[in-house]
Amino acid sequence: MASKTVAVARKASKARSVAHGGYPKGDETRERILNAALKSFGRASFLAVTTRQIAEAAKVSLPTLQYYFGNKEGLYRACAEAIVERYRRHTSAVAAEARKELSESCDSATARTYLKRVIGALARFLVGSREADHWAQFVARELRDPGPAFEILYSRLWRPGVELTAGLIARIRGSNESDPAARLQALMLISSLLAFQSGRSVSLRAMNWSTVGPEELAMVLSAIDAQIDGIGSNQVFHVRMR
Amino acid sequence: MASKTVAVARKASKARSVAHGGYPKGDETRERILNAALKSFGRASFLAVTTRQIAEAAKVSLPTLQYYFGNKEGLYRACAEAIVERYRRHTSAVAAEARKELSESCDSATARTYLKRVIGALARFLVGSREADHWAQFVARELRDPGPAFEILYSRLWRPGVELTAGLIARIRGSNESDPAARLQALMLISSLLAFQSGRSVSLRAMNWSTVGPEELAMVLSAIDAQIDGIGSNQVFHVRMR
DNA sequence: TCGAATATCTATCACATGATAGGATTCTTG
DNA sequence: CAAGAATCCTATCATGTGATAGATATTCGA
Repeated sequence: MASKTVAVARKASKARSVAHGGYPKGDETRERILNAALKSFGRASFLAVTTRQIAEAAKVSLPTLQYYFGNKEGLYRACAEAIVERYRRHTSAVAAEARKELSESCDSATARTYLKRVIGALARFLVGSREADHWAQFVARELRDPGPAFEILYSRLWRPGVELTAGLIARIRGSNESDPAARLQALMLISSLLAFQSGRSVSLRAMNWSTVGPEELAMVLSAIDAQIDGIGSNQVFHVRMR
Repeated sequence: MASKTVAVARKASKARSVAHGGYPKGDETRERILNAALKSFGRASFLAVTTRQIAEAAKVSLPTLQYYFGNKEGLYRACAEAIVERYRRHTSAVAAEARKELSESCDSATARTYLKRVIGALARFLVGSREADHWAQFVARELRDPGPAFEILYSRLWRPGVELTAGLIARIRGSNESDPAARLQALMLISSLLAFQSGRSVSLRAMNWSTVGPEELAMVLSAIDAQIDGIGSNQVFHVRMR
C-alpha cells in the first residue's frame, strides 16, 4: 500500500518535471526548491541536510518537496542532474573541439595546447558563479562517498572529463589512448586542480586565502600549466618560458 | 540535570582513557570498540554510522560506548587521536630527519631527495596495513567536511605534513620558506597522492584497478617522483586572468 | 574471602526526521 | 464563470537514533 502512494507521488513529480504542465507558478516553485537544495547539499552531505531546512530556505512547506520530487533522494538526484546540465553548458564547446583534434590525430604540441584549454575551461567554470562553489562541493562529496547520485555524476561528468584529459595526455606523450600512465597523470592533474575547490577548508588555511576567487585560481592554473609543460619530458628539466 | 549525568559519563570515560584503571579487561574492551569505530568511520561518515552498528561490531551493548567515550563525538575524536598516533609512529623518523636537513640549510638536490623520502614514507604508510585504508578515508572525509575531529587532524597531521613538504619544495626552488608558490605545489603534490586513496571509488574505476596495493602505489609514486623532478625547472610564476 | 570499584547489560526515553493523509486554495480552460 | 486540474498547506504518523536510568555481573585489593 505504501508503494501505491509512492508511485502516485513519483508520477506527479514526473509529470511536473518532464511534461510541461502549463502552470508557470509550479515551475517557479520547483526551481526555487532546486536552488535551495543545491545550496544546502553543496554545504553539507545528503544525511546532514534535512528536508525541513531546504523547505524553509525555499519558503515552501515540507510536503511540497515530496510533491515535486517524490522524496529526498529524488531531490538529490535532481540536483545532480542540474549540475551536470550546467557543467556541460560551460564545457561542451571546448571539449568537443579538443575531441575533434584528437580524432584528427593532432600532434603533441597541439594536444598540449588543448589540454590547457580544457583545464582552463573547467577552472573558469569553477569560479564562474557563486553557486559553482556549491556544485563543486556536491560533486566532490558524492564522488568520494558514493550516494544516490553517484552514477549520474560519474558517468556524465567525471568519466568523460577524465577520459578526454587522459586522451590528450596520451597524445602529448606519444602513447596510445589506453596508456595507464596517461590516465594516472590525468587523475593527478584533475585532483590537483580540484584540491583547491573541494578541499577548500584545508587549502584556504594553508594558503592564507579567504576565498578561491579569480586571482587565487590564476595562481593554481599557472602551477598546473607548469605541470602540463612537464608532461612528456621524462626526468629531464624542461624549462619553458612563455 | 542532563549536564550532571554527562559530566559523570565524561569523568568515567576520562578515568578509563587517561588514568590507568588497572582492569585489563576494560582496556581490551575499549580497544575493541575503538577498532570497530575506526573501521566504521572509515567506511562512512560520522552521521551515516550509527552507534548501534559500532556496538554490534565490537560485540558490546550500546551503553558501553557511552561508558568508555562519553558520547558519539567522544568516540569519533578518540578515533582521530588514534589515527594521528599511528600516523606519527610511521612518519616521525623521516620527518625529523628532513626537518633537520632543512634547518641545516641543505642544498636543492638534498631537499629533493628528502622530499621523495617523505612522500614515500607517507605512501608506504597508506598501504602498510589493511586498516590504513580506513584511516585515510577518515582523514580525507573529515578534512573535506570539517566535523568534530577537524582540529585534531588538521593541526597534528595535515598542517605539519604540508608545512614540511612546502619547506622542502621552497628549498628546491631556492626560495624562502613562506613562498606561496611552494605551498601551492605542496598542496598539489599531496592531493595527487591522496587522490588514489581518498578518492578511491573513482580512481579505481578510471584505472581499472580492483585495489590500491603496493604495485599500484608504485605506479603512482613514480609519477609523483617525476613531478618532483619537475619542481624548480620552471620558476616563472605567471599570474594571468583568462 | 569480602567489599568496593569496575564493567556491562536490559529497558526505556526524548527527539529529529522523512513521509503521508487529507483538505484548502489557486490557476487554467472550455 | 464554473469545473477540474494543479498547487500548497496543516496536522499527524512511524521510525531510527543517541542517550540515560538503574540493575546485575565481574574483578581486584586488603
